[in-house]
Order: sequence, then C-alpha cells, then structure tokens
Amino acid sequence: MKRDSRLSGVLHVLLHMADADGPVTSEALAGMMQTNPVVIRRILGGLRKQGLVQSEKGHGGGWRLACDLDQVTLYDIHVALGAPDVLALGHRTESPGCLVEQAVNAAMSDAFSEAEALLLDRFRTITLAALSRDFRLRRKSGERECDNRK
Amino acid sequence: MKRDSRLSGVLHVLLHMADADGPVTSEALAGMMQTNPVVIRRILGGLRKQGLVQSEKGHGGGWRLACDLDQVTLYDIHVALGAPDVLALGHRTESPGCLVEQAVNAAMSDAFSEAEALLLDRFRTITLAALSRDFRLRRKSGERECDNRK
DNA sequence: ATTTCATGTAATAAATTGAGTTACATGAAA
DNA sequence: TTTCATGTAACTCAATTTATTACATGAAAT
Repeated sequence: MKRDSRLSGVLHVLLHMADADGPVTSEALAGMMQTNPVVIRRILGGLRKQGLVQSEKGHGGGWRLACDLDQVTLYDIHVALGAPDVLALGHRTESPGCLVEQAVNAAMSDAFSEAEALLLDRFRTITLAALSRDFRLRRKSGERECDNRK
Repeated sequence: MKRDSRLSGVLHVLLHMADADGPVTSEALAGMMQTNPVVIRRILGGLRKQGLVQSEKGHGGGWRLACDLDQVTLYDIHVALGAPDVLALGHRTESPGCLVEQAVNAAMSDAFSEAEALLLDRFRTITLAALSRDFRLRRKSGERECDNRK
C-alpha cells in the first residue's frame, strides 16, 4: 500500500513560501517539489479556501502564506487537505451482517481509533513556526559544516 | 486512499474455520468473503508458511487451523501477512537533500512511529480466542433477541 | 484405474487511484 | 495589448490491487 505524502508535500511547499520574501509562483514551487505546476495549484487551491494561503494572478503574482505560523499546526493542514485516512488498515465491511465480521470489527475499532487519536494529537502540537525554526537551524549548521565555498 | 482490509478479511476467514468442524474449502470461504477462491488460497498459502493453517488436497480436503487460538494474536497475523504499512500517511521523500524536507520528515517521524507502535501493541493484546469468544457471544444473544423460528 | 474434487500457481485481465499533462479561460500588471 | 500567472476541466499515464482464467498436482471415492 502506497503512503499518502500530500501532507508532507504541502508542508514542504508552505515552508518554502514562509522562507520567501514575496509571492512564489506555482512553477517555482513545482520545481522545488519536482512536480507539475497544476498539481501545486490544485493543492494550494484547497488551502486557500481555508484561508491558509492566498494567490495573485498576473505579473508579480504567485502564492503567499495568509496565516500566522505560530497558530497553524500540522493538524490544521491535515484537515485542510480533507482529513484523509490516517491509517492504512481498515475494515473489510463497515456494517457487516456476518456476526464473525462484527466481532472482528469491534476488536479492531478500538485499536484503530486510539492510534489515530494519538497521531492527530501529535500533529496538534507541531506548529508551522516550529518547523520553520528547525529548518533555519539546519540551514545554519549546514553552512558551518558543509559549505566551504566562502 | 483505500484502506487495506486484508487483515480484517483473514480474521474473518480464520474465525469461520475455527467455528467449523472439519476442513473448509477455499470455495466455501470465498463464498463467505464474496471473493474468488484463488484469492483465498493465495492469502492462506502465506499463512501456511508461518504454520498458522494447513491445507489438504482432494476429496474432503480444504483448510483448517494449525495453531492454538490462545497463543496467536492479531499482531502475529499482521506479521504473517507481511507486516504491511499500518499508516496511510508517509514522507514524500525518504532521504531528502532539501533541508526543508528534512525538517518536515523529522517532525512527522516521531508522531508516525508512536502511532504505529501503539496500534501494534493493541494488536498484541488481542488473541484469536478472544475474537472467537466474542463471536459466539454475539451468536447466542442474537438467537435470543432475533431468531424466533423456534 | 479413473473419475472427481480440491489445492498450487502462473499468467493475465480488470478496476482503482493518484499523479501528471494538455488546453484554454480569467485576470492583473507592464 | 502583450505578457505572465492563476483557475479549472478533461484527459492521459503509471502503479497497485484484486479478480479471473487456465492448467498442473495430488488425494480420495468409485
């Protein structure tokens, strides 16, 4: 089963936007993400409806953040993406007539919801600001350790 | 993202086998699961290698359990199925060069592994015997409440 | 023996789905 | 009025899972 990396991808894009001065075009973002500009627009279009980003057309246009990095958590982004399934495992039938399957579902349901709740709780504790700080930290120490051009 | 219901399906099949007297054919099991006999054989063939079930060919053949219901947990079955991904969410790139993406991955990794560990721990606490007991309980009360043929 | 039934397995088809692409409309700035 | 950028629909592509077909193997019944 292939994992859904949209959340990971969106965070990548948002942090690049946070690091930029002006608006960033979907073409530039697509370059960083090694994907297609239309894909970027589709994803960010969804986030715009939640007020997380805004876009401008024409010359000098592009995308910029429209939210407070300190106030937005991974959970908010997850929800803005439509709150897709967090777990890869699921029930074969949601409301089975078979009593065997009812027993199976009942036993697994608790485990599922506990794990999902834990993950989403963790997401709620991580703000975009924290990610951005971590990124800048990595960039700084990366310069010290690896960049010997100057 | 579609959820992987193989574990759910296998449990269904195993409990029906536990409830049967003799061996059960893959055709009968396929009927219960509304799928194809070959699919059943493929799945159970994997479990046979782990010693969880055994099969017999020819007349009167079919599948039967080859394990102690008290000793086998959902976790064992999960592993026997190849321990597929538990989470639907994942990293866009596993070892990214981009520092932004490194920061994103680092932040999400902990949440991921905690949620996965929790789910698998819960699976370790549920035995096939417990599921089977629950099933028989449901059947009994179902007879009392709904079955007025006798 | 040979017929019947059931598993074992390879190969293929069909269905699903996310991602990528093309094409064109809309709108803003140069 | 030209250029640049988003907005969106429609379509193609690629990967994965599941279902199906076909046939070989082996065991029991007759």
